[in-house]
Amino acid sequence: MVSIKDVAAAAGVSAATVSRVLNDHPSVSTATRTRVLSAVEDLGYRPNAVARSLRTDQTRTLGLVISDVLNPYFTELARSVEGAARALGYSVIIGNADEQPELQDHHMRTLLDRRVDGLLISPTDGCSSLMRDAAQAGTPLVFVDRWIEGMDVPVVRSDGRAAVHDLVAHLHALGHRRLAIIAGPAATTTGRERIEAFREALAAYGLSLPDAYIGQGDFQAASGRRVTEGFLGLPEPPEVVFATDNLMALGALDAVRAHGLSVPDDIALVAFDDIPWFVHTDPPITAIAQPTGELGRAAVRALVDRIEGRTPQSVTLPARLVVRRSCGNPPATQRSQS
Amino acid sequence: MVSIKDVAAAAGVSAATVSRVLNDHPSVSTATRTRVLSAVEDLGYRPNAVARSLRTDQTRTLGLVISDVLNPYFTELARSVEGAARALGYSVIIGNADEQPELQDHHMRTLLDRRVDGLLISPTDGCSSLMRDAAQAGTPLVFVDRWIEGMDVPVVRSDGRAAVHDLVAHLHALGHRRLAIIAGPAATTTGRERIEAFREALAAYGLSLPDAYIGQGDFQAASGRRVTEGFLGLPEPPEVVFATDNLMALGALDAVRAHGLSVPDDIALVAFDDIPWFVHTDPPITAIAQPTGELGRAAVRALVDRIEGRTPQSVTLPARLVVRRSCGNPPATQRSQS
DNA sequence: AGAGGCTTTGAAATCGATTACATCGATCGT
DNA sequence: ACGATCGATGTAATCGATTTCAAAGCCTCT
Repeated sequence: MVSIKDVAAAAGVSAATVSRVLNDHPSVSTATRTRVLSAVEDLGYRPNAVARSLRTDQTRTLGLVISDVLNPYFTELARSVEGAARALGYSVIIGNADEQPELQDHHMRTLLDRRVDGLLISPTDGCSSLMRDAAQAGTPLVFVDRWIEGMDVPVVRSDGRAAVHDLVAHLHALGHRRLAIIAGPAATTTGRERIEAFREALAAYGLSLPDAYIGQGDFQAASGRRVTEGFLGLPEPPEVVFATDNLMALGALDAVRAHGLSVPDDIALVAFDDIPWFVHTDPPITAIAQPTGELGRAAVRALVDRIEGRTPQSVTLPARLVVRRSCGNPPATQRSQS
Repeated sequence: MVSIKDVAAAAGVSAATVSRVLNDHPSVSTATRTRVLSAVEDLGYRPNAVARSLRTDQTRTLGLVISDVLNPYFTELARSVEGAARALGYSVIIGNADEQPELQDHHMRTLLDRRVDGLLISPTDGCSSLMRDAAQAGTPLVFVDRWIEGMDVPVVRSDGRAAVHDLVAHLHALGHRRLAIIAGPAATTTGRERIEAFREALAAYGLSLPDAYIGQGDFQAASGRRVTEGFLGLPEPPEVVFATDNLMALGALDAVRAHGLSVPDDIALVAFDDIPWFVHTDPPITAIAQPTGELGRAAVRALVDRIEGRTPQSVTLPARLVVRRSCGNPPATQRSQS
């Protein structure tokens, strides 16, 4: 591999001068600059980012730790994060935690060992000591989508409260009264928040949320199936199932199919997180859509602000209800463009 | 940040000894070893991977350059690659090329600058000089899914020929005779291979593939929609559309819907690449499934073999037809477990 | 002409690890 | 008892960049 010394030798200057040329340092004569540049060209020299990082103590790399890449919501988030980071001259290393705290810790450790400049995290659980240590140690951290309460770390997320209210209004208007929820892990903020918002919204319509209608899921498809099967086995099954993420909605759909029932005639289905596929399922699924791309961009902006010494802001963006056909035929005025 | 010197000082030994303990060098006395280890523990020391990489000239990192993360096929591939790499003590940095050669080059350059130990690539186009240079320079390279002909680089892929024959047999048995294809970019090997296999299989049944029934797509949903609209506008539209990847199948489904037609009654649809969502679309979609997970694992195995000085093998695994309902009701014997 | 200032360049230290080589005791074999 | 050997450890070089400091060369001004 050709190093800075080779370039220096080829151009008849010192390594220091080559470095200056490469970093656009002003005090290099035009003559030397062109000589160095052509040596760089000739030798096909590329600076060794490892060596550079060691010296400058910055890697221009961001770590992104998400809970499940196979979840299209996170895939899209990852993509927008990468794009935004690239635009600012940063690379992104993604760590997939698969909803397992140990895996999450593994990735955090690896990323920290690699001295990423900052970390974007969507925590799988409520309390990782590693995360506290990192924050303590001054590592730039930003939470995205989910967060950990009590930590002084900026949070970039979307608030689903209003959309959940809209959702319940929509369901109520369609005549549904027995509404059930497949909740996410209570250890996650999104898990807790969504069920609370749902309960509040139901209360506003004088409806209650009996324990039998609360299923505990883990944001994975299998749990959606299991919980829904439980619902269908009830003496009085719910009229609507609200899956608090898209994978559990998929599982719910499976379960309904397996019972030979149909959506929305026998049971209605709604999901949190909208994804392109929901348009093509049978039937198209009503969902609460987050501004995923904007979330990713805002998160990168906040993290890079923190890294570069500015003061990062927490950001909360609204989610919105996208009405399709999985809860019964909506009145024409409510129909979304989907 | 605490460095090896701090640990050395705390344990009352030299940095060399600390390094030896950390790397399980045999000639360290048990006493010193425990002393060092407890200093490491006390100070919460973690070796700086950047410094280590500079010295040892290895990063224990693999680069994965794929053409589109939003494509569930590649997402799954990426996931299995990461898992397999982790099991062997490697990390993975993913570069998403979004089917753009320039972006692909950007990521290759970044990964090379970071001195990844090897690169797993699914090339977007047929000829990147960067790639040739890298191969020339001795960078361990392995192609996965797609490859570039004429380069002496191991290829890990799945052969769809047999499955495409099965597919045509299936369609023929259902009485379909006018079969159209949405092809992928001719610059990609998978793009070319799939259309060739299709043409051959048709020939085996005495069917031809008229130009009007060949649509040029780019592996993205929008192109699937556009091409399908073209097919539907034909004086004699095809009875079957074969989309050579899952995103174009989605686009095709959109187009069919937009025309107020239904699958499979008005037109049948098949996709290359099976994904979980195909079970839940309306109707469930018949597809050719690649052994994606195994592909990722084999690719990592090949690359790590190459990196660690063993001789890597090219691997070709068979794809298989998964029959669902999007081509009409199959005879009971052919029905898959889906 | 000489002092001072500016531009351009190079020498050398540094980042945090690994590792070849040297060193120092202690043990062993004869 | 003495040289050889071995085990444990330290010293210093090294990886490839960046950056501080010093110095050289050249102007300019008085």
